[in-house]
Amino acid sequence: MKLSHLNPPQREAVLTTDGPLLVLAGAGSGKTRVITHRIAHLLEKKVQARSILAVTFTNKAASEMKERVLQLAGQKALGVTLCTFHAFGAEVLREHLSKLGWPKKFAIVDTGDQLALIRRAMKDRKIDDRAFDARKVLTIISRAKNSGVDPQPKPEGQGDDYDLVAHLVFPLYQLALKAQGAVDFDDLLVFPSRLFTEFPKVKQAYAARFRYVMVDEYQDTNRAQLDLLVHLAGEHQNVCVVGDDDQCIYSWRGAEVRNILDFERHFPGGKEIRLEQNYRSTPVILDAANAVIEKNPERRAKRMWTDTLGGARIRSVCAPSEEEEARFVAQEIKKAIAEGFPPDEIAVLYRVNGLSRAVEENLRELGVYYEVIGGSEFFDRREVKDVIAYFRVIANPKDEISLLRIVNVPSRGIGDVTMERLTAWALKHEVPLWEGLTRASEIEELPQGAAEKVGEFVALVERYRKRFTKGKLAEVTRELLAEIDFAQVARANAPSIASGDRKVKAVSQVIESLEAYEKKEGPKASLLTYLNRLALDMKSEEDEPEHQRGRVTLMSLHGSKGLEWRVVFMMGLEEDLLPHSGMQGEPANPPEERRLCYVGMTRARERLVLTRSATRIKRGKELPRTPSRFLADLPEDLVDVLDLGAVPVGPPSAKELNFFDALRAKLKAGKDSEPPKPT
DNA sequence: CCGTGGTAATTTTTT
DNA sequence: ATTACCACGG
Repeated sequence: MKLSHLNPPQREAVLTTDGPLLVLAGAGSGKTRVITHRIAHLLEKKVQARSILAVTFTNKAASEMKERVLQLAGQKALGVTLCTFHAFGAEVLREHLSKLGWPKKFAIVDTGDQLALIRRAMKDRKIDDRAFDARKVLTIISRAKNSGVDPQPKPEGQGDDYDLVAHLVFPLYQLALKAQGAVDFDDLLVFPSRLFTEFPKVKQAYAARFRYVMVDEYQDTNRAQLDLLVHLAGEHQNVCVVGDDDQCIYSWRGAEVRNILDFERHFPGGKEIRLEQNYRSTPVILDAANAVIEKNPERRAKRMWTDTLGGARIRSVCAPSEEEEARFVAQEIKKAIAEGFPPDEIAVLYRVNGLSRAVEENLRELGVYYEVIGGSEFFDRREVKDVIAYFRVIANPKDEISLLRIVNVPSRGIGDVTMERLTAWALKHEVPLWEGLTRASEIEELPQGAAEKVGEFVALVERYRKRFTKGKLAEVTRELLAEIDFAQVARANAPSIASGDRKVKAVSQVIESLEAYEKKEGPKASLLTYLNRLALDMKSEEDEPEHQRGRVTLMSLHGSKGLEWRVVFMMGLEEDLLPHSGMQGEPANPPEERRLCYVGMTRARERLVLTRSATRIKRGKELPRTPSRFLADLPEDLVDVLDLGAVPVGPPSAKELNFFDALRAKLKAGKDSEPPKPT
């Protein structure tokens, strides 16, 4: 590895291997490069690969970094542990969770399960689940867990009662998780810390193994992550964190910029290195991004600079409709590829994952290969969830949420009444619900017919549980689905042929993903590890397609942090979208939205295109949109503005007028007249 | 206990 | 616009 293509501060960061090190690195200053070179340098110094730990925030960033380290240091880099905080936590728990009273094999619940557990706990506490949004309750619980305290009610009738609800629900929620041998995402961070506190020997083993610890995107760590880091690096203090307070975009998840500002307090006697020279973007892009971020009140004074010159002007494009915005982006991508930009050097970024859809359609039409990162609409499909729930029940009978989900899917005559009775019985005897099912015939409250049907279901699950232990996961799944007639039932329930086809296809994609996992994992493949992996990285495993390289990337602004492309499109630069208006109740966070915009802009090396639409369809209604305030902050001389054509916004159309007239007439005439049919 | 038809609610970002 | 959930009849 050569150090010559690093600038002096970068080199210093790479060579400072021992003791605490804080690298304050602005966008494009070679942050990732410092980490990757540092790893390579350590390996060259004959540090064992297995002693090195590097953590990132997203799976995408982790895999990107893995690739770069591999290029730099070769095969021996394979031994380096390079993963997300959560994946690291899961690894620790896989070894030691039983010490905290959990079963050895545990499941990781997803957000849907979390909400189901919250709702059930609310019911147990006699809290109306319509008066309180389970999502909000979960947010409060999650925030509390991540900051290391139990949810507490507000002192004196301050604010709403959500804190009280969370306080009441939390113990039940945590108990329910334990009862089904599961942990949630937050536990993946919190439990290792607790483990390290309660079992110093375990901690020492990890601290001794991981002599060199590196953290990327340190500005986005929350309390739980900081605790974990302090535990890991407390002994040897060889901890290197890299971050930029201007790129803190996860405060909704409890990220504390303070962590980066207080680094010296947590790891005394360390060194601080600042990287302010930007090597990534043209001065045009950099100046524009700086103009946006400078409007933020609370930030450490810092200005990224570059010694390169020129660069194409930024384009700010307004389309009349979201459809045309997407078409424009797709066409421009095609043009850029024709100009010679490789597809994998082009990205489309947006604030909400929903914006990818229209672009996807247009790219497909134009025959451009693309890859959508994040936004797991696929796993939200009902059929997919059902199949996964089958896996969960088979892998872990104590998973009651999944059990309740599939016990009657497809309909097999086990209805709510039966399940109510079984649940009551299990509760009375203090056994898991599954045990109630296995002993259905002994339960007097259950009619014989119901007990028989339950017995058949139990037999089905147990038969397949045995079969799934013998490998051939995908094959056994196919047989299971055939046995329960999954495809046929899905088709029968579908409103149209096409929709039925989609359902069946989605299910076969699950099997393909399982098959790919099996192939990759070899003989140690198991349903539970497949499920836990799925939970940590909600993208389906794919067989690497031939054109794996050379695909345009579509992802959210959050996902793009730490990555870069020669050409970047940012979509939806509109008020309420970027900056996003917070969910009702939760206030929006304008400074963070601004940072998000800054992060997106600074992903671009050569070309940046900002698009918006004058209208957008929301809840079936077309609404006019106002341009994002961030567009107004761009220096005029750096931007070319393009309007793709105004849309007539004005008085309602004749058609609409007719409709309302008819409606009025109808109301006057009474109920007997025909309702008008607008088209 | 199952299917149907009507009504209500739906929209952040990641692990 | 689409989907989830409820009340009701078979």
